[in-house]
This record gives sequence, C-alpha cells and structure tokens, in this order.
Amino acid sequence: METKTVVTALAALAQDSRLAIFRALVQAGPAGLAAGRISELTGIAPSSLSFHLKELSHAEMVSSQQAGRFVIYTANFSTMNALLGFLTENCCGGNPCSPVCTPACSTEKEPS
Amino acid sequence: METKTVVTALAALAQDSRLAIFRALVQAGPAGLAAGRISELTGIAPSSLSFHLKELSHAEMVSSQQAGRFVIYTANFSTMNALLGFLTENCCGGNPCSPVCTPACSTEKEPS
DNA sequence: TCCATATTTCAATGATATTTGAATTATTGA
DNA sequence: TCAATAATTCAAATATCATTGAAATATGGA
Repeated sequence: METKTVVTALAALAQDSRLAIFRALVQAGPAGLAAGRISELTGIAPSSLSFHLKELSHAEMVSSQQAGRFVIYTANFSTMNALLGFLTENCCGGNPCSPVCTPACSTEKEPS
Repeated sequence: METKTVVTALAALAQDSRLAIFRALVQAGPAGLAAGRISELTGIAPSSLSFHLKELSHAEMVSSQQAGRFVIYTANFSTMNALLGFLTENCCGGNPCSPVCTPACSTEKEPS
C-alpha cells in the first residue's frame, strides 16, 4: 500500500461521522446497509451522508451497489486489512505489537 | 480507547508530513530524533514541523524530552498499539464474518 | 557577557473540509 | 402517466487545516 493511499484511507476514517458510518457498515457485515438506513442509525442528514459516503468510496473503504431504489453500502474489508497491515509494518516495526486480523472478514463479492 | 481519541489519532496520521514524521520516529526507535534531524530527514521547514509535532503530541502519538539545546521526539508505541487494537476490534469483533486472528508479528524482527 | 544554534510561537494567507437546504436524478408502484 | 420514495448534486456559508517568514525563547560555549 502506497503512503498516498494510506493517507487517503486514514483521512477517510479520521472524522466522527465517517468513523460512525464505517463502524455501522462493519457491524452490518457483508450484507451492508442502504444509505437511508445509515442515515437513521447515525443521525446524519442525507446530503451530508452522501458527501461522506463519497469520501469513503473514494478511499475504497466502502463499496456500493444499486438495489432497486436503494443503494447498498458495504465495508471494504480488504482495504481495511491492507491499512492495518501497513500500520503494523511501518508504524510498529521492530517493536512488540499486538495481534492483527490478517485476511479475515472476506466479503462475498469483490467489485473491481 | 474512545472514538474521540481514535479520531484524533487517525487525524494525526492522516497527513503526508505527519505520517512521514511518525515513520521516521518509528524507524529511529526508542532513541528518538531531535527536531532538527526530523526536519533534515523529511525536508519539512522548522516552523511547519513544530506545528505537526504539536499535533502528534496532542494526539499522544509522540512524546518529547528536552536534551540540552535539543528536543528529542520519540514515537509513542503504546498509543499506536491502542489504535491498532481499536481498529482490529472494529474490523473483526462481533460481526457476522468469522474472524481468524493470527499474530501478525512475532517477538523477533522480520526483514521487510 | 555575547553570539550562534535549536526550537517554538505568532499572525497572515491560502487551501480544504463540512454542513445545510433546495433542486435534481432515478426507481417503484398505482 | 403520475406521485411517492431514495439518494445524490449543487452552491453558499462556515469552519478547520497547512505553510510561510519574522520574531521570540532557550540553551551552550567562547
């Protein structure tokens, strides 16, 4: 993972609303959540939510797919794990560090 | 670790200059680096560096100590580990996908 | 003491981020 | 088709962040 990508991913998570969104999606698992449901769960206004989801998408922290009238968002576990990998290697190097989930959390589909 | 603290820590690392500073300090290990040395290594101007070091300090990602004319900065590994702990917990904890957590780093240093 | 070095602070500027509400696009069902 | 629902886009306002250079603080050595 390049540092530019890492900074983008970190910045995506380094914000109250977006961390809340991402956590909700992680909890929801591979099934994901519709945008409106995320709005309900987090109390973020739709237009603001759209803005943040776009940020998270751009950072490839979440994926989305249209389902009828709904847009379903899912946490992108592979990016999350790559980020964790980078942080563990580069920011924990040569020091005692905690166990990390290596591949784990595989999503059903991988839109690329 | 509270989410407010997490956001602060993530925001501290979510910036080119600060990620570079932090990585340099991680590489330097417990001995740390003087501010001027960090400036040399990263090419960040002193006043800008001070600003970023303050951000990192405020997020408790680095610690500092006066040593004569120099101020020595060191990476704060405990905060980093706490951050990784939070992120892995939220990545793999209590969600539908069965987590398979394995220790990513042994006690010995591995060449990367 | 005086001067050079190391670092921080400050104010000003420019650049990004965030939120809001209104307007827009797209889909479903009657 | 029309009306209702789901979500996004847009522009404007506000807030926060990052960089710069000059000035200030502090330490060590001649």
